[in-house]
Amino acid sequence: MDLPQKTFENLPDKKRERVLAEATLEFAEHGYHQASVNRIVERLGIAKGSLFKYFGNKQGIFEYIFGHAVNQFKKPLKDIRNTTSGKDFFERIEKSLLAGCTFITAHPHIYRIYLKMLFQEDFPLRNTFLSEVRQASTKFLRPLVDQGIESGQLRNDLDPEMAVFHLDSVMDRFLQSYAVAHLDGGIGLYEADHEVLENKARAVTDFLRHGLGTTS
Amino acid sequence: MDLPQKTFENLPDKKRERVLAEATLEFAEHGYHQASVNRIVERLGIAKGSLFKYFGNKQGIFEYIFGHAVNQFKKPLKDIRNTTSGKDFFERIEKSLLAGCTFITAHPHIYRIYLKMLFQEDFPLRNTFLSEVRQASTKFLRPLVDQGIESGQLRNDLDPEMAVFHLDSVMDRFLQSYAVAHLDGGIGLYEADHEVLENKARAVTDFLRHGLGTTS
DNA sequence: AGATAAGGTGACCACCTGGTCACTTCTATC
DNA sequence: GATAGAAGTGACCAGGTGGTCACCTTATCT
Repeated sequence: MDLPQKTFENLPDKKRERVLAEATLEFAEHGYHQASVNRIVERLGIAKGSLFKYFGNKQGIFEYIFGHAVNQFKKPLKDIRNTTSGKDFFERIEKSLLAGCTFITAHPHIYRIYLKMLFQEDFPLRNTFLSEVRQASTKFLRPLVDQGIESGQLRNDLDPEMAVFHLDSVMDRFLQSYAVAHLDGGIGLYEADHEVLENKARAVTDFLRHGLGTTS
Repeated sequence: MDLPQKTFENLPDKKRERVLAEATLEFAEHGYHQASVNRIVERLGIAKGSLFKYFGNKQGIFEYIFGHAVNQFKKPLKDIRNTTSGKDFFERIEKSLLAGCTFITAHPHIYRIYLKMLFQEDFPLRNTFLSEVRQASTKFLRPLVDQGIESGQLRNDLDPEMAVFHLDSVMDRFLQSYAVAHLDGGIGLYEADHEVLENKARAVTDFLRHGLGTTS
């Protein structure tokens, strides 16, 4: 067969999933360049030639894994927006935070690769992928902010773009703290269980609601 | 000479600085493992053996560069705390943001290495360095928050740890947006000039002051 | 001028990398 | 059971890696 992709698609489901899982893990642990095809095939117990028949080359493996990752990440956002439509703005933010944590728990390796990609310039697909993800994030938040202003829950003198930036900063860091040590500044988010996460998500949204100052 | 460090210290200032500059750039561009000793010596026009005489091994190069980096980063924070003592809380935050930008402009490569280190687990010194930096950051913010509450500028029902987390999130992201594309969510922070930075720093602190909501 | 020691060199090493391809093995169809 | 074609294999390749070390060059001191 000429198309390398086809061979892989024909594989039995179980094997196909095992290959993807092992490859994803390797990229999650080592990033792109430091990831080793030799290690992947060794762990899988298959020959190196097979993997290259499936995906053509190393970049092909990576692109196959990340081809569908963006959509996996976009869908929960859409669900949140639809199911919480009309609800309180800060409640929607809170729900979004918890949805993010759920995604990370379900796809921890994908999230690790994404984080590595953030500051490592030589990842394949980096520009297209990052701009897509960032755009999805702001495209999700912007309508929430606009609706929040309309309904009178947010100050009507807000700069919406600045509000999106602010929300994005805090929410991203919340998720990073859940997934990576060192970043939670001692508030105990790292690998916290569901109950703790709910409390912290509530506390964070309260800060957003009230601000820090007494002069408002 | 037995001590490899000594040889390097004896070098003429100009050469020593050139070696450090070139090595720092290499690590900033490629991270630790992907950085190439061959490329460094090639750019410097010296023999590989020389570099190994100076630093012993690759990790030695990296550790020499980062040995003093922490202090370079801590000093501006101390200066800010001392020179703005007694001033308005949000003004101090604003000044800190701009000081961060100044540091990044002065040491762009160090900051790039730090960002890469955040999510790449196999950096040498990562644990010690990261915990030191994060601790410095919270140790800087905590007294500011405490004093802000005491002086009545911050709500007295604040959870100080949560406040520090919140400030840290927004400030970190502000600096990342200044240094890395993709992250500023369209508010134009990336490589912005001084005037723009001042405006944005003001806007961000205003958000912190007032919060987002109308119910306060 | 000769001696001593430091600095500087680059061919060489073992090891690992992504990638290839002639070959074997399996499996389904007739 | 023969045949066709897909799936699987692993020795092999060129190129890059961090690291070594016997040798050479330069500077300093008596």
